[in-house]
Amino acid sequence: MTMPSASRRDRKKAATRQAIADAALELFLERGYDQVSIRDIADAADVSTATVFKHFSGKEALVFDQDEDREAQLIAAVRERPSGQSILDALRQHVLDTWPSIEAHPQAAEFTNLVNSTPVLRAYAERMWTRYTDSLSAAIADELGVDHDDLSCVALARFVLEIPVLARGRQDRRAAVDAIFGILTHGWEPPSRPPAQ
Amino acid sequence: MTMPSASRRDRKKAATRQAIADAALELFLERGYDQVSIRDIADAADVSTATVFKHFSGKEALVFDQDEDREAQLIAAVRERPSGQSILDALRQHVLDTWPSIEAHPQAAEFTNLVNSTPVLRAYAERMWTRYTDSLSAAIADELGVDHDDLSCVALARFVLEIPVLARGRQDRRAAVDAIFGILTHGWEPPSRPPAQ
DNA sequence: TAGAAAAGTGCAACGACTCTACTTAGTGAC
DNA sequence: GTCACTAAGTAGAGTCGTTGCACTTTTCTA
Repeated sequence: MTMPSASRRDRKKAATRQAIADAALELFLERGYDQVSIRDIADAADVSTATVFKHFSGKEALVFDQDEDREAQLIAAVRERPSGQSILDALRQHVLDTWPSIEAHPQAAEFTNLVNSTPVLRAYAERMWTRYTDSLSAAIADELGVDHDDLSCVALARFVLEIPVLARGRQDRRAAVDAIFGILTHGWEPPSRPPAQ
Repeated sequence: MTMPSASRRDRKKAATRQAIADAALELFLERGYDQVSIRDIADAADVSTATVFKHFSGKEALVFDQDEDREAQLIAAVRERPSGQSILDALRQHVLDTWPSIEAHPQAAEFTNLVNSTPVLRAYAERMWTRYTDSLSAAIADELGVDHDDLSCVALARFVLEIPVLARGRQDRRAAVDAIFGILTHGWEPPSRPPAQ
């Protein structure tokens, strides 16, 4: 999975990072996020606290270790879509193809629970996505040949990036994603009233 | 504006809170958010640091002092809309009537600049709104007689609450709000290409 | 193999925030 | 009035995240 890095130095660096991330996740799942200090993690990984911050930007980042290059994939989905496909369809397809599988790995339940039960982690997770608003909207605007901060592109990007948050916790995530894209495609309409019981 | 509180105790309490908020805002505008410590604020307001935290939940909350009962207004706009008016129209009208005026008071420019130039404040401001997602979507769902966590209601609530963030910094906020409601009403469509220059 | 570069260490420090025990002051009943 | 109750405020110590600094160790490179 992880490619054997070129130099020994890089390998050791990656190993250290991994040791920290592993120790952190284990302790978080065991005791809860707020009950684990950076010192605990550093001790468990047998490094100094300064080293922890050399590898991770902050305590929250220790939890979301593997979430990288999602941004690049997102942009690529827009830029390299099959000719003739609309941007909205390209985004829908990318979301359906990519995002649900993320939660399909082991420990997913515990992990999701950890995030959802820790306010600061929920907040961080939400911001992770919306942080890409600018680059996604720029890509969309580029494809359409309009200005980079075109409001309608920014709004679309933002709304699409809210989807993971909105679809989280739904029994049928696929249907949820479809429903939200339905709003973005055709506009919002009042949901049909369920039969009174 | 502020009603004369019942008891002397309550009046003094409110005065202390106000003194802290005033001192904080003045110092923030003067030096910048990160260059002012809680101790500075406490000293300026002539209280102890512990007192600051008795009145405000954290440093960011010192900046957004007056943002209360916005939630209540929002819910009311949905619940008490004129009969025959759609929920989307009610929300649009409420947003247009209420939100732009907020930035029309003195110091608005400096204040906006303070928030926009301080990442942690930007983040806090964004979360302030989306925090109301649950209550707004519950109100919408109630009006429609569907389940409280109906996905389409949650999504609409969330998207509407993103509007202040999206419209911030636009030259014509009114037009921006209208454009975004257009997306929510009729669906997203590629913006028209501006004439090549 | 010397010496640059990078990873890691230990420690001190700062600021946000909390806790505890204490003082002060307004409140309401007698 | 005064007495007991309660809430506001204080001082100070302590925790924790985070940063900076001077230093050692390891790895890369010429």
